[in-house]
Amino acid sequence: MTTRTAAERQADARSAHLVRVAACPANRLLERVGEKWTALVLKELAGGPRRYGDLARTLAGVTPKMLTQTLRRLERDGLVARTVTPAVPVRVEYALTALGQSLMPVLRATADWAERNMDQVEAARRSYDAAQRRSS
Amino acid sequence: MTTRTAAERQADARSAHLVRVAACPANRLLERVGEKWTALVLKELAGGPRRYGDLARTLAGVTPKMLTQTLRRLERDGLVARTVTPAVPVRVEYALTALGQSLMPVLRATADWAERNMDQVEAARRSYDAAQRRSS
DNA sequence: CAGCATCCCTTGAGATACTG
DNA sequence: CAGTATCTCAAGGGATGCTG
Repeated sequence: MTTRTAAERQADARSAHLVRVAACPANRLLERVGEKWTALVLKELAGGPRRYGDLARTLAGVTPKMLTQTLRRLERDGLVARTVTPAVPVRVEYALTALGQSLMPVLRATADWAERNMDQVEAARRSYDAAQRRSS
Repeated sequence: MTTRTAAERQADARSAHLVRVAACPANRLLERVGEKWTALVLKELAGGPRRYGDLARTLAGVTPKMLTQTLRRLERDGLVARTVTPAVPVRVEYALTALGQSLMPVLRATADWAERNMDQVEAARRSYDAAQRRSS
């Protein structure tokens, strides 16, 4: 059977594109950095190596689960290095790798834009929402 | 009752920090841009105004729902302008606003880093995953 | 053409409790 | 100290069908 319905061809075009989207480097990076705690953790580590409990205290709203998950993903990506010092009690330090450090200027540029412009974005949101309410 | 348990104080510290996280401009920006289709749509619009159906065809994997949702959010943020030309059939164009255009260099820098370094990230992932399998 | 409405499933993420 | 394990809930995101 080489005949295929239009629906099948369309579905294939979709998933083929989804594969390309997933393969797009910029997208994959943005999805990772866009995760809730990733940017915060990177920002903390930019100041130098930090211990797990130290990070947990600084990012007061993070649960152990999310902190570990975030650090593990960054470690898996090669952006963060995890160092265990066998002692009692155990000492675990997290630090940016060279690759991780090379990312920081990009993050800084993003943060700079945000600080300069997010108030405009906020204003736009308020005006948009107000217009929505009027027309409902 | 002014006495409060440790758990209550901790919960308060958490939510207080969550408010601050949500208020952090850089985080809010990254969460928006990290959404699945946002960066793709911005990239398309960087080349000039585009029609809805045009975008839908170019981003072959997107459903109408997600495309509309993405465009609406960008419009609400003041990054994209929506222009309806009343005709038959209707013609709707989306274009970057000045604010949206000012964001593009930042996105470009991010994309550049990604293109130069995501293969290293990929390699790190493979080696991390291989190490995991060995120890399981 | 440019969507909206509905259903459904997966994932993200928080709370809570326990451990080497 | 530095996690792991389990549960739960809401949100994100996709499929499908309908409409001004």
